[in-house]
Amino acid sequence: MATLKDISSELGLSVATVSRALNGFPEVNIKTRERVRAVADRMGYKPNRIAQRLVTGRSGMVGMIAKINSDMTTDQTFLEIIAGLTAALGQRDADLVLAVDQHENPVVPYERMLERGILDGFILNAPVPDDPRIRFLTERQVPFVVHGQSGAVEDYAYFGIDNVAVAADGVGLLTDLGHRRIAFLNGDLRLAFARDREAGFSDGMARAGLTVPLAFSVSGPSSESYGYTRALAMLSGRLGPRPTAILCSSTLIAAGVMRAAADLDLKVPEDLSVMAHDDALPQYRAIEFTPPLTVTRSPLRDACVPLANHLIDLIDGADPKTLQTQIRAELIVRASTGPVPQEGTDPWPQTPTAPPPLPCAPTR
Amino acid sequence: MATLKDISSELGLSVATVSRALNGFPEVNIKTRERVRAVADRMGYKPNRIAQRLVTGRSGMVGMIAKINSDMTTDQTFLEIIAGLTAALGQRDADLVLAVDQHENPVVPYERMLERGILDGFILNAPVPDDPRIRFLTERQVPFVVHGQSGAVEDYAYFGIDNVAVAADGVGLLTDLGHRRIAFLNGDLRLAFARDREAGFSDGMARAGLTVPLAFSVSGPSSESYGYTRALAMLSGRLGPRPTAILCSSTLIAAGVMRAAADLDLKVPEDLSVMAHDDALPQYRAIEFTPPLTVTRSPLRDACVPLANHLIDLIDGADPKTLQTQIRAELIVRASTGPVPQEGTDPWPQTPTAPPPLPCAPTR
DNA sequence: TTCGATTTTCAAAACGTTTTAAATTTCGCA
DNA sequence: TGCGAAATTTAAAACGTTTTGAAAATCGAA
Repeated sequence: MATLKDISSELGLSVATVSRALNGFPEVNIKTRERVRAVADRMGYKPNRIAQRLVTGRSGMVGMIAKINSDMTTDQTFLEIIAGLTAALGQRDADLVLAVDQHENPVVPYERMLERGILDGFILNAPVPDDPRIRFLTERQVPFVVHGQSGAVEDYAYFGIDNVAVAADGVGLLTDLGHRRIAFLNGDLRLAFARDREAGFSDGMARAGLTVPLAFSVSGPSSESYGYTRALAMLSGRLGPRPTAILCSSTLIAAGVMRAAADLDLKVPEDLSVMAHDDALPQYRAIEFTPPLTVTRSPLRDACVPLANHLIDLIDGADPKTLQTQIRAELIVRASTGPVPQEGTDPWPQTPTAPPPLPCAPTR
Repeated sequence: MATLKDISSELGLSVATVSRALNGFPEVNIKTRERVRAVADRMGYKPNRIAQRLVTGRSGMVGMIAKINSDMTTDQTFLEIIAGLTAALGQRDADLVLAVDQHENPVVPYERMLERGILDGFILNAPVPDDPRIRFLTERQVPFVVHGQSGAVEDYAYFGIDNVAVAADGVGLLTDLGHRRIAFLNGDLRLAFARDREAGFSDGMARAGLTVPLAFSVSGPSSESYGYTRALAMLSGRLGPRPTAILCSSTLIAAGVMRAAADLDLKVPEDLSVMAHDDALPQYRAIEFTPPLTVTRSPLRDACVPLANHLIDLIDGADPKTLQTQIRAELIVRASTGPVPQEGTDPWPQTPTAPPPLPCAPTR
C-alpha cells in the first residue's frame, strides 16, 4: 500500500503538501496538485482510514442494532433499510457496523457497542413511543438519528413520514367514496408508527362523524397471514355488518385481505375497497396486485439517503433541531378502491366507545 | 477518555510499562501490574481501538455482504447468522461491517468493500458451486471463511454441515421405515447446500434401489407457500401415486407440507411421513409442530462461533487448510415420521431417468 | 533593486497505541 | 563488598494521517 510518504519522497515534496494537494486545499499550487494527483493515481494510493481516524478522532463507522422479535416483522423492511443505508453512508465515507441483540433492556446493546469505542453514532429504527434509547443516547451525547419519531425528548434528529397523515389520508379517500364502515388493520401498537396511524385513523373517522367497533380496528404483525385471518373474521359477518373498506398498514397485510376477499367471493373494489400503506419493498409491488392497490406510498429506500446525511451532519456538529424532517406519503389511487356498494351505506349500528386516543409524536 | 499516558503519569510509570501491564506481558512486576490495573479501572480506561489498529495494521473489522434476491429466501436465516456472528466476533474483539448489494457480478461488492481499506477479512454466506467470490478473495489473498462449502478451490477456510449426509440420513430413516415413494422438496439448486443435498438424496435412494420421478424431486425457495403448493400438487395424485413420505429442506417448507396434508385430510404420520432439515430458527421450532417434526438438526447459531474463530485465526496467520470444519447434523426422530402405510408399499411405477448427478463438495 | 504582500511549501507535533532495544534495578552468591 | 545474571522499567520509534505555525518563494509596485 502506497502512503503519503511514498508519494512525497517520489516527488521531493513534504507529506503536508501532498496531503493538502489530495484533499483539495486551496493554497496548493495547481501545478503541484496535478503532479501529486498523477503520482497518487499511478501508485494506486488510498488513504489509510485508520490513520485518518486516529488523528481526526472519528471512526467513520456508525452503528445500527437490530432487535430480533419473535414475529420477525421487521425483517422484510430491515434488509431494505440496510441496503439503502450502506449505499448512502458509503457516499459520505462511512461504514455500517451491525449488531443484533435481543436483550430485554433496549439500551444495553447500545451501551455495549459504545464501550467498544469505535462508533461515531447510531441509526435507530422502529422507535416506540417515548423510546428509552433516545433518552439514553441524548444523555450520553452520542449522535444518533431516528427513522421515524417518538415523543421521548424534543431535540433529536429524525427522518420519517407523517404517519398520522398516512391513516387520515386513507380514511379521507375512503369516506370521500362514501364508505362508512371502514375497518383498520394496523401494525404493532407497541411501535410509534402504529400509534400515530391509530391516532390518524381515529381523527379521520371522527371528522367524518364515524366510529368503529373495537373488533374492526385491530393491530398485529405486518404479515400476510395476519391480514388473511383478521380479514376473514371481519368479512364473514360474524363480528357484525361487514366493512365495505379495509385500510391496511402494509401491502403484505393487504395481500392477506385480498386473499380473504377472494375466498369469500367478494370482488375488489365492487364489494370491498382495500387500501394500504406501501413501503415500496421490491418483493411486494402494490401495482402488481389484482387489482392494482390504492396506497399511500413512501419508499423505505428513499428514507436512507436523508437518514445517512442527517447522521453524518450531526457527527460533523450540526444542531439536531435543524435535522428533523418529516415528509408526507404520496396518495396513489389505483383500482382497489371504489365507491361504496349500494347495500353498505349504513354506518356500523352500535357505536361502542372507540379506543381511547393514544399518545403520538407531534405532526408536521 | 482516559489514555495510557493519563495512567502512566498518575503512577509515575512509562506508557510502555502500563501497556505491558494491561496486556498481561510476563515481565512486569506483579505489584506494579496490580497498581496499574487498579488505576485503569478507576479511570475507566478503554484502549483506543483506532490507535491499536493503526500500529498493529489490523482494523478489527470483518465484512459480510448480503445479497438481496427477489425471493428473500435468505432473510429468516440471515438475521440469525448476524446475531450469532456479532456476538462471537465480539468475543474476539472484532466487529461486523455489513453491506447489502445486488450487483450482478458477485465479486464487485467485495471489491468495493476492499477498496475502502478497513477490513481484515470476510465471511461468505450462501456459497454457490464453484463460487467466484472464493476464487477472487483467494487470488487477492484476503482472509475469508465460508459458511458451507463450494468446490471452487482447495485451500480455503470453511465451516458447515455435511449436506450430503443431511439428505442421505433423511432418506435412510425413511427407507428403514419401509417408505418407497419418498418425495424431496429441496432448496434453491443454485446454492451449494442444495446441490449437496440433491446428491445425498440421489445416493440414498439409489442405495435403497429406488428412483424418483422428476415431478417428485423439486427445488425452490425455503418458504411455507412453496412447501404448501408443491405438496398439494404431489399429494393430490395428479402427478402420479402420491408419496408416502416427504423430505423437506427446511422446517418452513415442512410447515407448508403439513398444511397441505391437513387440507387433504391426510394424517401425519399415519398417511404421510414428513421430515425436514432444521436450522433451529427460534421462530419455527420443529418440536412445536403438530405432530413434532422429525428432523436432521444443526442450529445455525452454533455455526457462528466457529465461523468467527476460523476467520480471526486466519487473520492471525493460521493456515486455511487447518481451518476446514464439517460437522454432521444430528438426526432427531419425533412423531412426524412413521412406518409406511399399508397401501403405499409400492415404489413409483415408471422409473424415468433420475436427474443427472450434480457436482458437490467433498464429504467429510 | 527593495519592500511588503501574497502564494506556496515545509518541519514538526499530534492522535494513542505497540514494540524494540537499551537502561536500570534487584537479587543471589562469591 | 562486589559481580554477573535476572528481573523490571524506560525512552524512543513506529503506524499514516492531519494540522499548526513558520519559513521560503514569488510577485507587483515603488
